[in-house]
Amino acid sequence: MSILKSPLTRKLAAFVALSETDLDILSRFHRSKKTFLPGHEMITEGQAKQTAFILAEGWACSYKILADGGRQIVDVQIPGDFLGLRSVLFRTSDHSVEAVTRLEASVVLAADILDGFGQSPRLATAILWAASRDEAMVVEHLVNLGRRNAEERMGHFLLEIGARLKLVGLGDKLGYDCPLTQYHLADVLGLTAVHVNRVLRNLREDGLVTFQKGRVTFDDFERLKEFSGFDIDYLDHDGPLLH
Amino acid sequence: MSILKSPLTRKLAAFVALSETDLDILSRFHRSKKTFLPGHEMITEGQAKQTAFILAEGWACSYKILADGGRQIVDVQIPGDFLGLRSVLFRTSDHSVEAVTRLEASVVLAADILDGFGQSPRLATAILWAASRDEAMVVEHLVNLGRRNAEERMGHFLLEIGARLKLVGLGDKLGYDCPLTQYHLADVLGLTAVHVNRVLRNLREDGLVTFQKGRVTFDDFERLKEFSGFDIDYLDHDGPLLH
DNA sequence: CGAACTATTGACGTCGCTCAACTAGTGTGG
DNA sequence: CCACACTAGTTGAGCGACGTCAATAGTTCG
Repeated sequence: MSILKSPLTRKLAAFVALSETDLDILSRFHRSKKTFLPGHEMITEGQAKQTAFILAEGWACSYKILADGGRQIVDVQIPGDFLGLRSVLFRTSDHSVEAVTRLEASVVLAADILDGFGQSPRLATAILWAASRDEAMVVEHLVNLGRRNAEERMGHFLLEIGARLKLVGLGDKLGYDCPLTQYHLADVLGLTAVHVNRVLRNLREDGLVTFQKGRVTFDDFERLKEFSGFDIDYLDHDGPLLH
Repeated sequence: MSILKSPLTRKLAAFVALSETDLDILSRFHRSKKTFLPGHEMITEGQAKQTAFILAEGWACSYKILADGGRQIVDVQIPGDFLGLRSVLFRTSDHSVEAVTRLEASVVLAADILDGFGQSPRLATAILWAASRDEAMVVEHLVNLGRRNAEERMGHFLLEIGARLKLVGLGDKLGYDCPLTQYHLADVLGLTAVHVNRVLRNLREDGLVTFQKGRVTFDDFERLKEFSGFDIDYLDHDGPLLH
């Protein structure tokens, strides 16, 4: 895949105009590519000396495990997303990351990123923007869990993933392919898998959205947005520090 | 108050050894002091050109308002905490901030922070550490909402605030003064105020913790920690980038 | 073809919400 | 100085959203 068409480039380019030089520096981030199998734990909570990755293909998720064995997924990562960016920059990883599907990811060295920052402020801007967007998403998930009911949460989550996929050229307003199981959805939304199943049925029967056989189809995009209180602003605010 | 004893200095000094020069730069952050009254909205969601503050005295909270009028508090700020740090660095504020008590805060200019970064990497380290800790707390709140019941959430939250207050020299293992109302607690924990009341009664009657008349008292600190699944690690990991 | 995973559905229990009433403290103005 | 309003806290009765337990299929993969 050409660097021009890589998911990360697409995503960053959507918000900051990148020069040839920027693209060049960006391409140097991709030291080596690694493949992981579904279920593999790529980053472990509390462990130092972590690697960071850029997800090229496939899905992953970040989560924390509780004492009672329960799991809360903090965020889901799709192609173009960083994995463990903060854990490398800040030398601390406060959660684990696991491959959802078979996936390909580029290994990224902290030094390369920091060097890149020095060489291109514009690129640094773009990457900080990505990091800040990730944080805004976590905040939005928090609101989701605290103040929305199961149906609204599900609708909101499916819309968010849809919007993010569209940014990197996967999926559109009609829908997208989604490898998450109902167990994943349960751990994202703070529900049980059984209830997730019922929620999906309700949304389908209400003509809002259908999630079946690994495919999410928006039956009524506008009404679903309205129903879920989904406001795309937190995903596509302007780039940071751009004067 | 001398810079040596300011809450922010205490907090940062607990994790990174700061030199005389660092303290000097730090003191220059405090351009002017402002006073806010309880309930005043200091930072507004979605608004550009925001100021950042360092909280010197009093409490604040960051929150998002939903379409139906509901509110979710994302985090509570105590003396020594930054307010709107991200919104200045990234030029975007994804939530609002409100004064809980009458409070005093120093105005901070983005330029001063960035200059400080250039002058002292050690100080930059300390501040990035603080920002990363804030993010770890938001993740922990997310887990709290998604996977713990009302009693556990309350216990966890009261313990977290206790640990943070101890860092800046307010409160100890026995307890602390807390100006939050049961309505605040409800908006933090994703509950209703009525249920918060019952939860506090349960915790009190179980001999775990008492919250009455603006005072939190740990009746059985160890058992409360065990009960709430509270793990202090996410609050006091090592400083970032310190080689 | 069996094992393991995922999806589906029903019966029933419970945690936390809603509605409502009441108390106590605090401040404000006639 | 009292009347009134307003806020914070407390408690009960009833209900609904979501969880638990259990049974059944369909799918995938070795």
